Amino acid sequence: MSKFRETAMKSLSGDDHDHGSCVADALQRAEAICAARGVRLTKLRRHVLELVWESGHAPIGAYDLLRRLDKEHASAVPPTVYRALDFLIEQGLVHRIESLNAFVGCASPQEDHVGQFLICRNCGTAAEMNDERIDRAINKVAAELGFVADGRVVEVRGLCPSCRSSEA
Amino acid sequence: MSKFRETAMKSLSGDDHDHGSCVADALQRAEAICAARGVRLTKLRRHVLELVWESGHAPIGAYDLLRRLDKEHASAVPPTVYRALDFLIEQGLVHRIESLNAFVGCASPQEDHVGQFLICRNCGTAAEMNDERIDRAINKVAAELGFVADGRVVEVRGLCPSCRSSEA
DNA sequence: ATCAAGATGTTATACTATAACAATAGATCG
DNA sequence: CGATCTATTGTTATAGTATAACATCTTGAT
Repeated sequence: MSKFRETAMKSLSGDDHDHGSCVADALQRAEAICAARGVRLTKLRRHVLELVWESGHAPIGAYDLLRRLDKEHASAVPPTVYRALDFLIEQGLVHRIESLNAFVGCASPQEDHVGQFLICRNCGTAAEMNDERIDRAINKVAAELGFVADGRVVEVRGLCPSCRSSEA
Repeated sequence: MSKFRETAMKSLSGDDHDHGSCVADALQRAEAICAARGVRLTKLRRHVLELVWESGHAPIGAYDLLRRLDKEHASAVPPTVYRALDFLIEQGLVHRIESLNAFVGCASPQEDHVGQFLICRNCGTAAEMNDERIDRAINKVAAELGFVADGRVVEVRGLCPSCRSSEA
């Protein structure tokens, strides 16, 4: 099974993973990626990234981040968090969920991809699919219509496996 | 060729269609649909729908609608237009484009579907694809992950045929 | 005519995002 | 080292999007 799928399943499968190490891993990967690219993961940016991940796998809004941020960062205001998010998104470390106006840590920041998300309407978890079959289907239809696609937003709402079984 | 595809191509192909009759058709279909369902397409709702369609095939924001609305409707305020939009979306006459916070007339309100859009970043046109292949691909991947999908947001950004040729 | 439900009016406010300019910190080069 | 240039952060103000809550009016059913 691909790495994407593993991660997606992990984040969809409820609380059976060690989220602490999940956050730590994400931060460590981010450090490595930024170092390799020669861009600066400053304390502020790192902090915002950490808060995004600490939200679990549920997307979190900019103003929620702001409220959490200024516990340790008195001068934080909207531009503070939006600028950090802009950087993190540019570097592929965070995705924006358009249908929620919220942000979530990227499960596989090494790989160039657009996000495709399954979003549970019960627990709020957003899992990345990033499946090539979806991408191919979209590209094919777009091409048939003479459309040259660049960006894509794929956000599917529904019930994740664990919420489905606990509801049933 | 399917109706969806025809419409998508039409709206992607620039100004070579009679948009006046396009708007008139949409309003007439809306009247028929609402009558058949026993819901009320009031003057206000009809007016908002008309304004949505008059934007061409480019999504238009709620506050732009508001500005146009209150030329003939002095008491219009945000709830006025949002409530009309809520109704129109419920009836499948209008789609919301999540990545733009904007609204566009539905090309085929008879058929139950979720919107899949191609959005030109040059001319702003949003064309509905509503292709089953994309839907199937999404459902398949979701099902593999144990996810039960209901809502879907598929919004593809890029260059439409006419903008592509005029840029080239 | 009365009543209930739906639609609209009205006021206020919450939430999301960016513009514009000032100050500071880090890197680079002499 | 110190000057200088650029990236980052600070700061203030404001733009843009959306909804809550309650009042009033319209419509259709009985």
